[in-house]
Amino acid sequence: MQNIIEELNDKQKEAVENTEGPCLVIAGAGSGKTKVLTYKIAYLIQEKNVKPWNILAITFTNKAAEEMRQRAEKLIGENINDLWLGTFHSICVRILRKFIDRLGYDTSFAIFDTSDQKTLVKNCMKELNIDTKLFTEKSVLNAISNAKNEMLEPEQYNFKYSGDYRKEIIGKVYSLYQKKLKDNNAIDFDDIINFTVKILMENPDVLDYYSTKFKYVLVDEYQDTNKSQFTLITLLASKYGNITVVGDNDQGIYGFRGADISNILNFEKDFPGTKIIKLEQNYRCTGNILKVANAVIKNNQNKYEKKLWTNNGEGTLPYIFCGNDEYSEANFLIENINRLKREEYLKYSDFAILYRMNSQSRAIEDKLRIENIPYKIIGGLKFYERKEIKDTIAYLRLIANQSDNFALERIINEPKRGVGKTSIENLREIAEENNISMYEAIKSADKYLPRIYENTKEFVNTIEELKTTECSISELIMQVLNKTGYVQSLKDENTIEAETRIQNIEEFVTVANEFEKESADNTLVEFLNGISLASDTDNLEESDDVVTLMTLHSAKGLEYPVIFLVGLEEGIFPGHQSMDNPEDIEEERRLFYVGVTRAKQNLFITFAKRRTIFGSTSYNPPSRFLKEIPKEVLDGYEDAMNEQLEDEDFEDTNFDWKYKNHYNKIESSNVITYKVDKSSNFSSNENRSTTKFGRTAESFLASIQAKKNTDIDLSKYKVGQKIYHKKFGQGVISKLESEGDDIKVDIDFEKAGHKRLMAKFAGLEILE
DNA sequence: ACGGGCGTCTTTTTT
DNA sequence: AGACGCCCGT
Repeated sequence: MQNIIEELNDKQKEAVENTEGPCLVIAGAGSGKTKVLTYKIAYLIQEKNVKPWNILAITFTNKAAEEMRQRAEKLIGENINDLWLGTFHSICVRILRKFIDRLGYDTSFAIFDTSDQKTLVKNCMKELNIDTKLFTEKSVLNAISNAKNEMLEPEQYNFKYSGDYRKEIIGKVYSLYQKKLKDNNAIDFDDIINFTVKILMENPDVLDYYSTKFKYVLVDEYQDTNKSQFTLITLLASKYGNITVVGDNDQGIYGFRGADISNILNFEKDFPGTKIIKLEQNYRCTGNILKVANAVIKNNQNKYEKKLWTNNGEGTLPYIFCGNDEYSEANFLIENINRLKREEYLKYSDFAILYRMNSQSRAIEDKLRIENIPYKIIGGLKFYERKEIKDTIAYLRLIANQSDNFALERIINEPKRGVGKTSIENLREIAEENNISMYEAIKSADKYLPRIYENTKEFVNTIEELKTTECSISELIMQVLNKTGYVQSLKDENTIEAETRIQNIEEFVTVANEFEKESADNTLVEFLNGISLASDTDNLEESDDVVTLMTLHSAKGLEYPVIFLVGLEEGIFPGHQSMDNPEDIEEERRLFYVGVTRAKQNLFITFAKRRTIFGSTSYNPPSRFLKEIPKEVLDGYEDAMNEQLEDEDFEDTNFDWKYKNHYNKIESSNVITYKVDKSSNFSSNENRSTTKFGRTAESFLASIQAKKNTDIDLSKYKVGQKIYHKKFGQGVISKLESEGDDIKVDIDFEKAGHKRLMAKFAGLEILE
């Protein structure tokens, strides 16, 4: 152990050895945060003779948990299965599986995902006759989730907001929503944490059990915890008070999900006697990359100010590039991937492309396909959200929990059994009248709904049979799909799409197989819980030599030799929805900081003059974050900013979709990988569009400033106003939307068609 | 019950 | 641009 400790720097050592009492570790990006946590676990077990089962370690993602376990086991040299190490959600599910009966639920409870939640809200609103024009299901679901983040139960919510017309209605939906969840013996994502907290607060014996058990509590990514998570760890650590939290207030990027950055800011107040340790030495990035990160983040208000430094050397300057549009932006990425691969002997897997929103991946994917570059994309359409997988899961859910009406509704007519909308409606009524589940209603439907009874006889038989069958989960899946004719009906479709669906199902069987092999507790319920909590980055395999594409949020906690940060435009990043709120802008800035600090050697930042989103083309100014970087820290600055000012040249950026066929699409779990099909004989050299370099003009900063200073009177604009644009000619304003201190103007041009421009930037002239 | 056609809204980010 | 819901005709 002694030599292990020697591997740490002074600050890290201090954080590890400080085991007793509350301890706050402010750990900058790449400063060895995971190292501190794993060494601390090892130190507790080996040096302090703490039993593994007396330690609770909570991480943010399953991947981080897995990595931490492996690293800790390597240090100790033995398995530490008894250590409680997992995400907030997985830890809480574990507790709920034991004690949820205290809340009147059955331990075979189901976990509803977002789409289940949407359906449920929709049902509730329909039942309550709520106008979906005034209350969208999304906004209501959002309100409910916010209420849960604030730990308000329906009654408390209704009490708190009585008198508020809108919230009273939302409260009604919330109450019904929660009741229906219970009727289905189901909970949603937010309930996982809240219910655990509730059980601990209302049951002294349970609280005593866990707070005695967990003599040491460690929490990773503390800046991203919300109120209920805070309450949870406070309760669990209440007996011994040995709590270590590690986090970086500059990397808090989950405010939208209720994460409360004040948790980390107030930690020393919440836990008196806190030892605060700052880790500022960065082991990941080059000096120049850190300069970019530091320069931008210093524009945030900050309590724990810290300055990252490194011994890694300055490295190459980060490069900035401006493309004409998203396709030329993508070409730039490809040129540099190919170049670095050649010149510096890098592998595809050394590159990651990060964007603000999933929809940005499309253009990049298209170009990567043309150029035969293998890639994988994290997030976006997820494996477990595919129809065939959800259907299969619904069958399993029904077998595990016959009160799950949602699972039943999903598959009762899948494959077609002649049970349509009306039949389901009838069923639901009968179930409600008799206070039984819909499945029960079907079973005894011979009296009142003979047609449904006839049509579903076989279906019920299959479920009944499988309910009691003793077999493996993968076996169960195959039986379900064969006996119900689900696979057969896909085969009958005889389309490529159906073929893909069958392949996905086969992949799902493989997932089940692996689960059985790996998990000690391999019951069906446990399997279902596991997949509800699975997330995108979990299945990131390092073995594939492919380029990785993902959102900035998904990239948190990861590192790559080369990072491309794309779409640095006002309205994209920072996103338009954050423009009106300084706090939101700060969160975007933290997101940028996270992105920059993923890079070990090379960083490329790109933006585009025009970008097509949702079918309309926008002309966005470069992101404000670029202006916060001193230009001597960036390479290509002049070129990029001059490019930005160049006139449009309308190059044809169309590409041929036929190339798509030369890729083999490999879907494994929730990561989709595209690999080049070597057997196909086509040349990728045609149809390559080039990017222009090498023009000079005055600095972009000055010109933006100059444009802004022309002092446009925004009040003159209104819908129907005729205007003139120096490039697009005459047009009429069709829509106005304020965005920050600027206005987003939609214009129908006589010749150039429909465009979307930022008023301050576009230089429009009013025509009388 | 089901499919085609049309209008709508969308996209921030996720355990 | 594309997905999705809604309406109507079969």
